[in-house]
Amino acid sequence: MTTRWLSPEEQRAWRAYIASAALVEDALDRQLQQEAGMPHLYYSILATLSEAPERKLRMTDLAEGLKITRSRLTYAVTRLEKDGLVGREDCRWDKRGSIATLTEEGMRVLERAAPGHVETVRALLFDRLTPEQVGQLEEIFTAVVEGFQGQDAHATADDVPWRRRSGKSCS
Amino acid sequence: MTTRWLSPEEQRAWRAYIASAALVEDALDRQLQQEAGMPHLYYSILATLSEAPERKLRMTDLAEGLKITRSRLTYAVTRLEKDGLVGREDCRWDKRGSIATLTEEGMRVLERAAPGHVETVRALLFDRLTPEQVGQLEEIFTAVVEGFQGQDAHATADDVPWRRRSGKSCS
DNA sequence: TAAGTTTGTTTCAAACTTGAACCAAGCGGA
DNA sequence: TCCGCTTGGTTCAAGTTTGAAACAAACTTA
Repeated sequence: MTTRWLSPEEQRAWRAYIASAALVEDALDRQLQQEAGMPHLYYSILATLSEAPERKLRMTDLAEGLKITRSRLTYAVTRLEKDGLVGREDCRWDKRGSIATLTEEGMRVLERAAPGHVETVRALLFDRLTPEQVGQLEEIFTAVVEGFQGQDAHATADDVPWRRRSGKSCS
Repeated sequence: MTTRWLSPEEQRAWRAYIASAALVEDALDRQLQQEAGMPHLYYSILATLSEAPERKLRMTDLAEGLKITRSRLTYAVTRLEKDGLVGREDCRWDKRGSIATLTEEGMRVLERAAPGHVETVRALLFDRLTPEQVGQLEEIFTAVVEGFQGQDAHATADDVPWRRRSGKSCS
């Protein structure tokens, strides 16, 4: 079948999106590297743990929540463990399992970094959008994420209780 | 001043966006690695060159267009050069300058990879959006990109003629 | 219950990215 | 013209990511 090339509108949207994605991730990485000595992903690991029950999460759940590979997570957690920000425990029910936990120190680092991070997110994104656009953003990317849930039988958002909380949060 | 935390709506939008960004980039990288033996960025380098006048571009312009650092570009171009997909020329007007050019082979590789890439972009994104949402996407991220143009005095979209073309294109 | 399969995690080497340092080459003014 | 500053590009080491392979524990089923 002949290729369905992108229409001019689609192309403009795609390019704006790709450019933004690069710029935003870069800016976030730089800001967090400055203020917390870690890239965005590592901060997200801390933030995700901080919202989990008992601030603990199994490696696989953490990786799925963050949409990253297990091997990438292993590396990151190893580094964070060296820094004393997370710890590892064995899972009692499943001896294969490994559980990452946020340490007190990790929590402190997270809380110290959070305001600057949120400020940056606002400056880069939300300050430039109308309230309607915030809604549109959510709808668009929720649809995109859902698209992946058919493909591989990963957990759906509803299976992941710690991603449903509301109120103040570090990201 | 006290931190302006994200509202629940903003948080949902932000998380959906971050999750999507990770999923989409990953899927794109995997698809292109499979079909063209290179990650998405490298493909984008070829695509950008293919649209430039004479399929040539100065390193700095290329880096700015793709929103990446010069050093990252240097590394990527070196690899692509080894593969015979791009070449380097000296700039005649400015002896410091280096110009990347797309080789015939590079053009062939690009053309061979483009249909699959576009198909993937559709499958991941556009097939899941309404036409209105495509417009919203463009507006949102155009605003975000513009946000960066104040900060550092980079080229604006209008200064970059090869990003204004329309019609069929490889990304 | 042994064999074979799946699942959870780590490991390893190769590839890629980062940021600072470096080297020219242009540029502006005393 | 000489000096100091900026710009274009590369280099280097340290850090990160990737994907495949390795392991071990759980599950399945004959």
